[in-house]
Amino acid sequence: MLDYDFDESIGYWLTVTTQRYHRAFNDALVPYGITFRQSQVLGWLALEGELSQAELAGKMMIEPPTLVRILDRMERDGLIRRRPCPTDRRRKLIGATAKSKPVWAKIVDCAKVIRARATDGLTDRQQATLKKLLGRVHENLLLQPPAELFDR
Amino acid sequence: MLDYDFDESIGYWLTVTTQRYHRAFNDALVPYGITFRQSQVLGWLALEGELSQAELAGKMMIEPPTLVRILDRMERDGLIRRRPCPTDRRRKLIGATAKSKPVWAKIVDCAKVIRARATDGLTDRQQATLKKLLGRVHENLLLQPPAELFDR
DNA sequence: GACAATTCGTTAGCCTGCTAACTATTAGCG
DNA sequence: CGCTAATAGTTAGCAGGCTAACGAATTGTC
Repeated sequence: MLDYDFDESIGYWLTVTTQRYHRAFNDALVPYGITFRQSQVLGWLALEGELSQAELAGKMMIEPPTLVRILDRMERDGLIRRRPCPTDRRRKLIGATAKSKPVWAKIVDCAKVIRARATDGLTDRQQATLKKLLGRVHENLLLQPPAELFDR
Repeated sequence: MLDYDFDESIGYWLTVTTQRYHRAFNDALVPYGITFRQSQVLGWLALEGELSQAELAGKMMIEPPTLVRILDRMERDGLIRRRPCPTDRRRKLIGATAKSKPVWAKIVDCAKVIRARATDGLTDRQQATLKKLLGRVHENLLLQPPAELFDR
């Protein structure tokens, strides 16, 4: 007896759906030499201007060491630059370069296509419901660190 | 002007929610020396008995080279064994070991806890809706390979 | 002012996602 | 029966998720 219908679980569907989304987006971006995650860096910089690495990692909800390597590759490819913060020598400020501007335009094009494919046949209401429910699951999992829970 | 509200997109919420789910699950499994993905291998073997690598990769919806390394680590840790298929020398059959049985019991415990946390405050109907919508997005992205779409 | 705590960014190492390419084997067709 | 196409599993290399640990710098407290 299995005890757990894991292949029908939310975790299973979250995993396979997100992987498929990333693959579709990355495939679409291949001609521009950029990845889904790099496009998100450019998105945040486009939205908010220069950000520190700590701020950017927070907005992308990834750990700082993960962002370091993403930024390393983007700096190598000339899409971003790092500059020291004039007021706090611990910090580095990340800015998009002129070279990244046409790339961002392509990213937006790809994003619109992938989004349209992903949501084909879903009403605006269903899309809003999906985002709301994902947000709820996300919020639930931010609470109650596992150590506290299992130490009961 | 930004042109695209990427931080409100489905892709964004899929990404951050799935990462959070994986982290919570992996955190819960740390004491048992296993990972979320390894637990899924054991789950499929528990559900269907021995499977070939190709079958297992298909069910987990990952590429075969990815599965190779997951299985390598599990074989190293004594949780699975590979044996040649008696009728087809290309194939290897993956079976769970006796050592994995108590581990599976712990995985089920953790899965129940994480699931309960993730869905806290959601009705059964909302959970069904979430899975259905994720399934629709997943199905949409399986259709129409990107190359065909962009070649229009 | 001294010192502890915290923050920032980094490096190392592990896990897991992919593509490309390869070898061994089986299936199918003429 | 011979040959081509397809399948199965592997290796290599890159991208990106994490934790742990570290050094440099700033903040906060006494």
